[in-house]
Amino acid sequence: MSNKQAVRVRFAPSPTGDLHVGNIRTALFDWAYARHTGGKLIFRIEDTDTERVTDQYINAAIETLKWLGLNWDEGPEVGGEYGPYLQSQRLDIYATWAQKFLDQKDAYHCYCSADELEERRQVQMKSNQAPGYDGKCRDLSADQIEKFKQAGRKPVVRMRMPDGETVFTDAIRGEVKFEHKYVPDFVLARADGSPLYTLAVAVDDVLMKITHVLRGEDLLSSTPRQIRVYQAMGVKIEEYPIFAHLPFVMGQDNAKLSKRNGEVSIAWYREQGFLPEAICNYLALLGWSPGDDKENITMAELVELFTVERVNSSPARFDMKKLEAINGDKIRALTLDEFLGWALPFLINSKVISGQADEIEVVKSALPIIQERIVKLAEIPAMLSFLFVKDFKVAPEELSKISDAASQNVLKVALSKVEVLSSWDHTSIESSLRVALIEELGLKPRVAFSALRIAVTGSHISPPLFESLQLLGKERSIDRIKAVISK
RNA sequence: GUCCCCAUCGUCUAGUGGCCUAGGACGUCGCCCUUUCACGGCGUUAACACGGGUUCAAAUCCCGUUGGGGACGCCA
Repeated sequence: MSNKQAVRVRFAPSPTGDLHVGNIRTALFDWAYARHTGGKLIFRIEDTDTERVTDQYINAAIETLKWLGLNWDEGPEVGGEYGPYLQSQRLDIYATWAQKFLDQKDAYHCYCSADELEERRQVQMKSNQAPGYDGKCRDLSADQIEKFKQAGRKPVVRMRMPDGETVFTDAIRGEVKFEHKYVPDFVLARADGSPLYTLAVAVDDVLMKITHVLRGEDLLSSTPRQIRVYQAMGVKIEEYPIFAHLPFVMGQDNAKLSKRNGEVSIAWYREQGFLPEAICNYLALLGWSPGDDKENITMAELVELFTVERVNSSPARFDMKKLEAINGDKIRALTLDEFLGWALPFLINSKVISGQADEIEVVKSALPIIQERIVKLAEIPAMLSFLFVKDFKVAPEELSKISDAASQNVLKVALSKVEVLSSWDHTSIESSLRVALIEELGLKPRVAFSALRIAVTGSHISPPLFESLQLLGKERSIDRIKAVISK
């Protein structure tokens, strides 16, 4: 890209809800581009819609970004020389510019009421015209203005779109052209003086010296309006930021990603036990690719490889299965201590353990045998609970699988062998049991060990049997086997 | 409706005119490993939306069609 000055990219969400997958993909690309170029990431909160934005959502957004490891150089919590970074704290700035635009006649007061506008839109739609402001208040006479004022009307500030067209080069899509007859005059500020996105976004991008605007493609058609504000501000064309409109992330059925066709809230992914690096890795692959066949990449590799040139222009479908596959890979790559750190909160929150030191030791020794068996951290509690439950009981449907004579016999033989074992480690247990059940009784391993598995873990699906027995300890293992042997 | 954007296996993608009888990954299916479940290994499956050009040569460039998406707010 052409700017010689230091790159300044911004991520500017409007926190009207929890950050969703699409927001995060944008944030990730913003971050990766800033880091790749050695530039700055500016995090700005677009909270001009006071009806919908809440502090709770703002805090959640900050927290989510931090959790994902997408750090910013300027913005909430870290400050910066172009702040404040909450638009709600910059109201006077927008008011000043709105007034300037009015003075320059780039903008004008519009006295149309919301109801009137809606009515006219309906008429336009019915006659197959594009709905949009018709320019009624563009050139009001002093008399007309006076009448509106006397009627008690409060005007909004509306930007005048001159005749002509806006052409700009999108870094992902190439040259894009909008004829102004399709871009109606738009509102900059409400009657109470509060700014709208159209004003605030452009003013802030200029004032914060943003060089690159990477955002969702839904904002593509609002770009001419943004450029119109730059012009009114007197910004030179070579100083406009470079726009790059990222393709959508869609749900399974080709509709926008929503709760129905794949989860959207990042909070949900966190609760399920997706690792931040897995989420980022997967999201990076939606609309971008490293270029070679390597897909499992670290954040450092992403930073090294990410360029806007490699971003796709076509939308991507979100695929939970692939995210899970990547998450599984990332989990398997964790060191034991890292894995322990991620696993503990899940175990504690699900009340499998309370967090005592002795429990943690058991967890630590058990984690290696489940590490390659899970895809999400939330699966851990169910897999390890058999090591901690106080009143262990085999569920009836599993119990029924080992009530037959053959299973009972296996359990009795196994019990007798295991009771006399002097050393309780998984290799000793295994060799003793193999001799007794496989060699002497001639059973298939699958059959022989299945009954034991159910007896001691409560399920026919479990971590490896002999390691599980070792972790359980001799006493509890024997108790559990005894408990399922019918009298 | 109007404007804008988009179009390679089921999905994410590689591909920037010859290296493409289109490569990888996830998924699917099969086999191997195996005490269950996994992991791992091997193999399988399946795509350039359609029609015209341009060119010696097109998945790649151009035009059109079709299909999908977005925008058209005192939301962002």
